[in-house]
Amino acid sequence: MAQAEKTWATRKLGAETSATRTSLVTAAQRLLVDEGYAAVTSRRVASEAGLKPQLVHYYFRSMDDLLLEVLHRTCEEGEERLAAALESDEPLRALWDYATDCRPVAFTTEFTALASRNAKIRDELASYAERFRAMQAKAIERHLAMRGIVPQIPPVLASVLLVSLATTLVREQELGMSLGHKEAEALVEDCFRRFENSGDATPIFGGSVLGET
Amino acid sequence: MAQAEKTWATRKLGAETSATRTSLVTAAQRLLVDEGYAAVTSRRVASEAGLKPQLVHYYFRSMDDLLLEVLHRTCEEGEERLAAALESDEPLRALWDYATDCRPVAFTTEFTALASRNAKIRDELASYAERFRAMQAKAIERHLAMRGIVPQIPPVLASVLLVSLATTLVREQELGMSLGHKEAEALVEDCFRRFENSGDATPIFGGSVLGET
DNA sequence: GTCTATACTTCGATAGAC
DNA sequence: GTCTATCGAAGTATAGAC
Repeated sequence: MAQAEKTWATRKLGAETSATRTSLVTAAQRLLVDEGYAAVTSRRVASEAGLKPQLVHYYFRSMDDLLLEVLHRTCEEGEERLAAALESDEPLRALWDYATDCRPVAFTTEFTALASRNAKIRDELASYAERFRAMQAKAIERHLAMRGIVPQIPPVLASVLLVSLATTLVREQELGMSLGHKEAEALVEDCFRRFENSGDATPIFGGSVLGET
Repeated sequence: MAQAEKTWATRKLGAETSATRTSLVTAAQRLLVDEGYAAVTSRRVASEAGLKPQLVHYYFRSMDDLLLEVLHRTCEEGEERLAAALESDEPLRALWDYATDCRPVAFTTEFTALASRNAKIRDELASYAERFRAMQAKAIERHLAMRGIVPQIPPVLASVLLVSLATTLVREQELGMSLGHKEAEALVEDCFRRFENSGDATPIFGGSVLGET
């Protein structure tokens, strides 16, 4: 058993720079988002990449390690896209477009489910998510400061509200739901217009959507 | 093959009223929420219930059918709880308490992931979710009408916003995240106070949290 | 450094005994 | 109506050939 543990710890793996390794991560990434984490098995990943199943274990110590690599790569890619979006002249609108992209939402859904039974994935996912939120809050804050506008709500709160609503709407759309969606979209649009004018993100839950009292 | 299909269609199953069957559903329900859908295998479910694995297939044509039964039972239980909550004198607050219960959120996470690869689960989940939303909207509307208050936003929108925020906060807490949470909770609390007084759910995204301009 | 042959575990599902 | 014996497929992972 001590022997087995040593084997596990020291077992040699393929080079991280290998093109084969990269193609395995790509295959796993595609399977995860299109068919869910249960589809990410060594056989299916290899088949997807046109390789033998055993190669997965040559490049990754376990399937969890492969999943962790998929998470890492996907988040790095996402961070670049987010940073670019946040440089927009309309950061709230850009953030909304970013957050309503359905593929990243599918990733988050799968990894959230995985996180409940895997501490490493949970910590990595939480770490990236908090970094993303901080980036978003900072961008909103800077946008307002540059225009001399006093925020009506804390920028970090605008980030929470916008992203939670965007994510929910995307997930529900994928399920085929629609109740309340057009009202939500009208609210968001109204919010964006006000925000661009005055930095007031209020109307996301605001009173002006339905009509007056 | 036609033979196999006939076998599939006509194969006899255990009685729906069987106590054994019920205990299998209970075991699957527990495994799903505590360990994720990948843990819901015939062997593990049976082991959890103290039964033989083959019994799962005697009572359910497939594992998907078992999952569908878990979904159905869980939603029926949830509907009762929701209906009770919505009879509260403070329906928004009661809805928040209902929606921040972490076990149902874990269920939804698992079933949302499952839904992307199983049409029956997707349709059943969407159907229940839309019914729940309609119930919520109706309760809010009725609450306001009885007090002669004109809603500031469509009741269905209040339901969307509240539940999406609640669900997001619970999921993030499970991950160990906290950025922006206390701001969100303060906002919600502020919203509840206003709503009880005037039916104005505005401040969920409102301007009064951080301070004035 | 790269890949294959192979071990052994667990899965879903059915056929048939009681 | 209830449960068991059993099968073939698919899963992870390692040891060793090139």
